[in-house]
Amino acid sequence: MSTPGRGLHGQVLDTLGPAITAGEYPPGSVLRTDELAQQFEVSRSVMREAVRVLESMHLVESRRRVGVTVRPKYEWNVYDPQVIRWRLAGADRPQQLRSLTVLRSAIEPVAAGLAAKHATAEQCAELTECALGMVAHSRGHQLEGYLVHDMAFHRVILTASGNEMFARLGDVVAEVLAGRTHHEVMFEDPDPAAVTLHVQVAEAVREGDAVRAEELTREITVGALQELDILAP
Amino acid sequence: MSTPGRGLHGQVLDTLGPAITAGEYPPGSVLRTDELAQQFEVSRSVMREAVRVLESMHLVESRRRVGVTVRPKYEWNVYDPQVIRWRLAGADRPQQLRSLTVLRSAIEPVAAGLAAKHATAEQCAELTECALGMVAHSRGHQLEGYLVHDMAFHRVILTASGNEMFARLGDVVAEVLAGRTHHEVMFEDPDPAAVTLHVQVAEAVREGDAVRAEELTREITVGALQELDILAP
DNA sequence: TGTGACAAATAAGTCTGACTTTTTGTTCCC
DNA sequence: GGGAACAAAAAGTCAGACTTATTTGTCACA
Repeated sequence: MSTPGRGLHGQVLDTLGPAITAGEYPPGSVLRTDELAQQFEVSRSVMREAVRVLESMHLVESRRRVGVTVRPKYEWNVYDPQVIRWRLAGADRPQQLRSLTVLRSAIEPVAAGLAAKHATAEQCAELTECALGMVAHSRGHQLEGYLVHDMAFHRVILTASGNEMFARLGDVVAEVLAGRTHHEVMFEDPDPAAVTLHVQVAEAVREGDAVRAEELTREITVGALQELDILAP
Repeated sequence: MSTPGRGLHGQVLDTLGPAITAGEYPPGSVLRTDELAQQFEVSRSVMREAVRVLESMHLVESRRRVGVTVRPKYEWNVYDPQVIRWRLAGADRPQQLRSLTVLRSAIEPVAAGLAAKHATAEQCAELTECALGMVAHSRGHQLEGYLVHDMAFHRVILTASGNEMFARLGDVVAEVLAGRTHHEVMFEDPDPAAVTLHVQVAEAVREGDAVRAEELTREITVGALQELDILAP
């Protein structure tokens, strides 16, 4: 997905971005544009463009007479989808997956409540279709098919909420769901209770029952938290 | 705040960014790098760097033989602090303020609950100090002083949650609070009930009462929603 | 000895011009 | 009418020279 190698500067970023987000250059490290250009065997103009992009993500700061210094993690634009992808691909993956799951647990129930009020007839139909697809692929190790419908389901919820900020988290949630299926090796079929909950959420949204949609979605996200052992006893 | 005019390309962005996010160039519009460079009276290299930044925000897409085309709003990186600032400064301000307030209402209660579990003694002290500052400035038209402590309060909550994604919303929430005080002309002193709620949240966090902290914060955010008439009867 | 001004070094920033590459649209021929 | 060759357009790349801000170090003076 996304856009692989859109120009030389993009190829540089594909290497430099993951390296920085993985912590290979500790905060405060100083890079020189000229040296980087030599290392990557590109012209300075290309390297400058790459640095500009990293700068706009608040991964680095460029100052005259000093160089390009790496910023501490807490200043990064951690909502940038590109940064999220880089971190999910590197050593940060577990922590990233946990913080994103917590984020999900805060957002999705509210989004579902709003979706119950604002979803169009078409969106309701889509939702039902996704839920049925999940049911159909819930047994017999059809994990990939299940995942596709699961991602689509949550994307529709977020979009149907009518809130642009929620809607833009669709990719992030999809990434988290995919990560769970692919990385946390899943041999078993999905939890039947979770499948049922999705069907019920679709129902609640269709009926415009915001409170129930929110509550049911909260149960789904609590399940996601439990899977990662994020929970206070 | 932020970094005003960090180089020529930054000055270009200060004009071009707001123009695009304000919708002055409708989605699908095609810009030519050379023309832009002439308009802004900068070299092509500088304009190219500016375009790269806009591209990394998914505001535009650059393609050979075509030019730089403006993307539809739903593809923008709306969590980029820079994009948020641009939109808050333009015609989009009301809608942006509304969607951000809804986002707040989803995030902050959960963050407060986590803060009750994870806040350090120092953070608890900061929180109490902020709450007391709010009380002290709650009467007699000391709106600026009140705002400072209000912003600090919510920033501490988000940071103390221990979740990096929540923490990074501190700037956004501060922006929303400032927007409410400055733009939605406030002549009156803040609602005493809201002030009390902040004090109680500080208490709950100090006592480690996650459920109460979450519930009280929810009341605060519901109040924020009501102010903007975001509510279903 | 400390301090302030001045000078040198350094790395980013800027500009220009030439060249390459990709994509698109047109035209011409079968 | 369809497909292949061709031409044009705009971004992409590179190299080199020059500018400017910032830091650091030095030296003289109080």
